[in-house]
Amino acid sequence: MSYWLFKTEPDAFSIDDLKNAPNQTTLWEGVRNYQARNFIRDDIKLGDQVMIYHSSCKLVGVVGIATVTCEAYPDPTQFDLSSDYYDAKATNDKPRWFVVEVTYKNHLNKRASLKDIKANNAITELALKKAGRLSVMPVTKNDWNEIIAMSN
DNA sequence: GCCAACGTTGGC
DNA sequence: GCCAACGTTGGC
Repeated sequence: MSYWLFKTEPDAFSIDDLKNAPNQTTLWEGVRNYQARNFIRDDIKLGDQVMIYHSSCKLVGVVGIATVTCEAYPDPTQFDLSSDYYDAKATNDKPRWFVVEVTYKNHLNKRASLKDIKANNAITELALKKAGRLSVMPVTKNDWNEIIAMSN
């Protein structure tokens, strides 16, 4: 089992939106970065654990946990003319973008803020700590455990 | 709202 | 295939 971190802007889709979604499940749509796409398409497996991170908001940080409940399939929004995520270069035969489905598991007792994550020297690998705009990133078991420990 | 970082595009 | 220009992300 692998660990991941997904960023989301809570104004658009928050951990609470996930909790309140039908079956507490959503397609993680709209990822339009190739590195993130490759993780989604190739590496994220059923049962993997996902930290939900709120970005571009007052309280940035990891707020909860979700579980991968469906592996990659083409992101339907790339074919949807009315979607912000529409991509004219994507075809059914050659989709460019993929989604996985995640299901709500729990909120963290205490949000693990970006500030605290950056200040925690035991968190060594997490891409969040470096500059980067990656919206889907792997998390090592060590870093995962550190963040969980911070949130209790 | 600012701006640094960085990914993407397109001319050559 | 280089690289400048441009657009977007995302913290503050």
